[in-house]
Amino acid sequence: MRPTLQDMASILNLSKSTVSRALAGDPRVAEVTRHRILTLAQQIGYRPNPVARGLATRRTNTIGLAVPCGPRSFSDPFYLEFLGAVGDTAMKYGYSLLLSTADSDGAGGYRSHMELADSARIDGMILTEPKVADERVRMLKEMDLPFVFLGVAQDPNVSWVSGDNRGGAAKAVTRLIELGHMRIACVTGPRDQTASGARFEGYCRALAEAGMSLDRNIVAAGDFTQAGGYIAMRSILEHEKDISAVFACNDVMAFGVMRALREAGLLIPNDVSVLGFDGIPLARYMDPPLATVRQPILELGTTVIEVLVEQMNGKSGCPIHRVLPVEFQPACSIAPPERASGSVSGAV
Amino acid sequence: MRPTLQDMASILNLSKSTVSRALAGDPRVAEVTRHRILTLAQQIGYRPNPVARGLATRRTNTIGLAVPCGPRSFSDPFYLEFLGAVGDTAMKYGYSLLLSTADSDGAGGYRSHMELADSARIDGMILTEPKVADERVRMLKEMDLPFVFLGVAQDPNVSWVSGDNRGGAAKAVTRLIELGHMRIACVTGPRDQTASGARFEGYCRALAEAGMSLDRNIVAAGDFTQAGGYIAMRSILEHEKDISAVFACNDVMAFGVMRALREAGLLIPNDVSVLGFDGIPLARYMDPPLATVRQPILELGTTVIEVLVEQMNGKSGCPIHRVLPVEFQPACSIAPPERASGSVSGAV
DNA sequence: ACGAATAATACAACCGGTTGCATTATTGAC
DNA sequence: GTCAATAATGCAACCGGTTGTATTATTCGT
Repeated sequence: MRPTLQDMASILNLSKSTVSRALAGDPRVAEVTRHRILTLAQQIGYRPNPVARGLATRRTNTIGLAVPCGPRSFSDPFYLEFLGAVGDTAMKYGYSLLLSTADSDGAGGYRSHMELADSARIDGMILTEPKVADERVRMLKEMDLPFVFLGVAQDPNVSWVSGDNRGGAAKAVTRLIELGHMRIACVTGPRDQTASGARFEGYCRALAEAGMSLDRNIVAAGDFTQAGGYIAMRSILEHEKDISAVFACNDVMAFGVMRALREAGLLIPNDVSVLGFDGIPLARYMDPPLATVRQPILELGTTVIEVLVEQMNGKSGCPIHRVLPVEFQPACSIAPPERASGSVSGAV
Repeated sequence: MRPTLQDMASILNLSKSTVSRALAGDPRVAEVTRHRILTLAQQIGYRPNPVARGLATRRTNTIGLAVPCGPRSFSDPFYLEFLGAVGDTAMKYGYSLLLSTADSDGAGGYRSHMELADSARIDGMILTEPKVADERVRMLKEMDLPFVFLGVAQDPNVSWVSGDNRGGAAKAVTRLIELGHMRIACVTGPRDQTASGARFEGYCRALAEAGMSLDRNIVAAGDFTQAGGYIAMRSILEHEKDISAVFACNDVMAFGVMRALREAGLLIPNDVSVLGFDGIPLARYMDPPLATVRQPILELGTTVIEVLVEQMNGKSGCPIHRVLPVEFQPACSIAPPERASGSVSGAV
């Protein structure tokens, strides 16, 4: 049986409260007493019971983390990196992570996330993939639980941390344009995610700044999965072969795009350049290595925790927004177009 | 303030215990009373406080999960899939997941894992990547906490769930041999992991059964990361160019191997065939798609939980071992060798 | 109609901590 | 030497549940 405060108190002929205070560093206990207590604690390996402490203090030192992975949803390695960073930083701040994976019921149901939030087991929560009108926001506010989104939340009263989606996309697409690409396709993320919109806007802005017009025929909606990128690319190729580059709004979709292009007999980057977004480590191991926009995944993870901690300790109820810079990461998947316009033989 | 048992009791002029028992389905409370209680609970949205319950029952309905990801270690998408499956199954059984990411101190320290295990916050623990003489086993046994490994643990008294590493590797390598490959290199995992040994043994067995001898010159130790696979492959290529196939002991190392081969100017599969292990979804998106041994990741996840639940409820203190079948997943990264022996021009 | 069996509920201790306040011991001032 | 201030510790309530046992109300047999 693991020793309790009471055990220590009995051994030392003290009261629970004194022992508790000694351990908590309360200046009211005499130095000599504290020393006896600490020595004994060390000796018998006393470790406070976090559950009991949680009940007494109503703080669990635990953070809820909602990650989009589950048997139904394809998993994006991005989130494993993120998870690692969050876990590490949380530990540094003395917090544990309680996980909520995606709902198995799918259907965009957030039941498991909300149950975790409302369970009185966590002090705060980290949410990912904010949606345009995210229903979770209302529910979380009602619960009066501090929370932070990874990704831009629409509601200005919500705290979030995000990479510079718009700016990063714009910069990278501009790079494609500078290389001479005139018709750049885009495979977007799911419409309801704010990140999709922002990256697409970056794409649009780059085109606009170059005086190019947006052509809806070479834009297709993906879903941030490999399979989605593959399908989206195929649908574009079906009726439109006159493109020289593709911007996929995340790396795993870019993998799908590359596969679709290969299957269509197109060479990367000779026939079509491909650009991703996220900068997951695997991007460098593609053939050819995928040019992408590197998000500072580690910093995103640490910042999310820092912001959340601030919110949890914070008297300041004011929301915090952090945009972290992203970086264009060039690689062999992009090159100048081989011909001025269109590269696919057989184009009209 | 969220309502408590006492609140409900006061409203209904009952005692805490009656309300508690009604909610727990104790047959001693009258049906009519139970109905009043359930109605009120529904109405005011009563939800029992898991922390208080945990203190009282000494069961937290939480499972600890140690996943190898963190800022120091490269992350294997395999574990994100696994995480999803585990999370989903855990939820079905009414358990939450408390995460322990890799230690940031590296050095193979398992401090954070052990702290979680010893924290009295979890009812059982899932550990990954068992090592040959895994120090965690001793510590966990001392703590008297049920636990299950993903992967074969050496100690026969420890429960584990694993894919058929040896059999799967043997079968797949045999397939390479049947295709006519005479010199098959192998990039192993870290020596201290049991999975590495088993997969390597499968490789050896396949060679032996075909009457081929093991050549240490074309075996290199990787570390289950892309970079490790890359480096290992390069070191093999340095002094040994007479190979026609490579078996990498997991998929992400295979990605590194493919990169190293490409950089050496070798075509896959024309010059060298590549075989992986794990069957992560990304394997199909490589160029060429990577042949691999598909582990039933979902089933591994669900089985791990099932076994752990059995251990936690279990009167039977006897360990449970489950080997799940794996499946060779052919793909274009393997093909018959173009020449009888060796494919690299310039070989002696 | 009475005692025993049974059904329904209440009481109180407990899980292992934290914390406001009371109590005791020590010290210093005058 | 007395009293107030101060230091050190103890008491007891509390967090929100669970659970063993006591208590009260009802039913039944005879």
